[in-house]
Amino acid sequence: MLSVRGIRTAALRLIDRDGLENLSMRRLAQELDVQAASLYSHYRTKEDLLADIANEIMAEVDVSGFESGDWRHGLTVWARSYRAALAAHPNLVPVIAAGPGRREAALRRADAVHGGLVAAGWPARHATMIGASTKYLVVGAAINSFARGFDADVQVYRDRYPNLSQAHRLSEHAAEIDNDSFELALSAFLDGLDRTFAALGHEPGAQHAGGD
Amino acid sequence: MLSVRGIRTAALRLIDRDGLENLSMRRLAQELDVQAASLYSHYRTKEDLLADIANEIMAEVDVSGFESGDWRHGLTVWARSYRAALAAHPNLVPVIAAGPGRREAALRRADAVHGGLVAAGWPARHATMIGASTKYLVVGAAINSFARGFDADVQVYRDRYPNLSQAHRLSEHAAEIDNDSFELALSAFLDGLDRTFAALGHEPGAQHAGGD
DNA sequence: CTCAAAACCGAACAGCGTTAGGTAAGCGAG
DNA sequence: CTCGCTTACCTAACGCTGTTCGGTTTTGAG
Repeated sequence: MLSVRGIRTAALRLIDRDGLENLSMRRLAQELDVQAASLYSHYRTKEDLLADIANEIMAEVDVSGFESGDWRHGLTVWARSYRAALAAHPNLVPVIAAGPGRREAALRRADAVHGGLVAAGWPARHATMIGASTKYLVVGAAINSFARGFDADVQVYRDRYPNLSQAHRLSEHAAEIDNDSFELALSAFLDGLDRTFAALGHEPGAQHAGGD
Repeated sequence: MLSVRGIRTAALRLIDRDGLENLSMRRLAQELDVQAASLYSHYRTKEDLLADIANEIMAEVDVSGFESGDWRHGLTVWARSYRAALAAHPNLVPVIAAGPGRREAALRRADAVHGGLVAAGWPARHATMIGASTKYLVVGAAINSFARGFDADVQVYRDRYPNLSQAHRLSEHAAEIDNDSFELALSAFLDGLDRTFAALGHEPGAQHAGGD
């Protein structure tokens, strides 16, 4: 018999294998040896189904790094695991990026991040902005990486964009470049935040261990 | 009579007004007092049309800031005008973000950015990563901002996420928060890059004025 | 065993992107 | 002016989509 979980799993498998645009309710039903209409006994709409899957994936994201009271560590752990979760299902990135809407898991995590930053000594307003900024970085990196920006076809680039003469190589090393770019962006961002944190009157590198 | 330009303009107007998912070839044709099939005399597919519109919008992006030889200035001008171009047509952000593919304008600009960074003294590999990172930030910010992450409905949040008790206010001040978050992220990122630049053996704040 | 609830199916609706084939209008060559 | 060609446009249709309706089958509790 069909189950909410079974539908979710099959849908995710299809998305991973054939891409988001090739997931249709009829194809999904076929995969489950069932008629398309039957799916609507378990999910109200296709959108609901996708949101549920997105929720499931976001549950992997790790916000435990803030428990130490070290905001830099917390942000690093959060950002990396966030990115890893998106990277695990590239075809679903557009769905997840398109908006947390009122997804349960996303909200609970946003709350943890915000709370962690405030506990570490950031003003509430900064905490909001830092949470948003980090998300920008992660989501932007995921989209750009998995929407494959550069074409592997050499001919397209040769002689036309002198500074990009190696552009076709980007595809080969795409994963590596993506990762390094993300890490560069993250560490540069955190370094910059360190300065801001110090300017707010905190010892550079200091952390709030407990309450104050 | 129909023209490529007229179609583009009407399509963009519809997207701005009714959203991306409400643009159909039939509706677009209706707007132009024409039958849907006629559009295919001017554009091979809907995807082609969207790519063309995206191209047009990306043409607004300003990479002239690198001409000064000041990479920080160049990146700032680029990132801000990039974001402004996306913000001008929020409903189109997913299309633009989904991949430069082989869009002419995007490539020419990527070339200018890369060239500008190298001319300013960055190693080629760093230039690639910095270009990518900046794009992450801009695109991530645009997606998150315009896919409206937080719901204005107060009830959804009250009492459930203690650190987000003000979350419904986020919607009200969304534009302001978005902008501040982006500026925070950008300046923190650039501050961090300054450090990296110095660590590469450059005087902090120094620039290459000419070639070397 | 009974009976209500839940799950599933077949058929259909309206809409989608796109194509095939036909008509009508514009236009340069003779 | 007319021929013939090109281009723009139209009607009709194909196969697909998400979703709904009404009816049948399956399931599980009392």
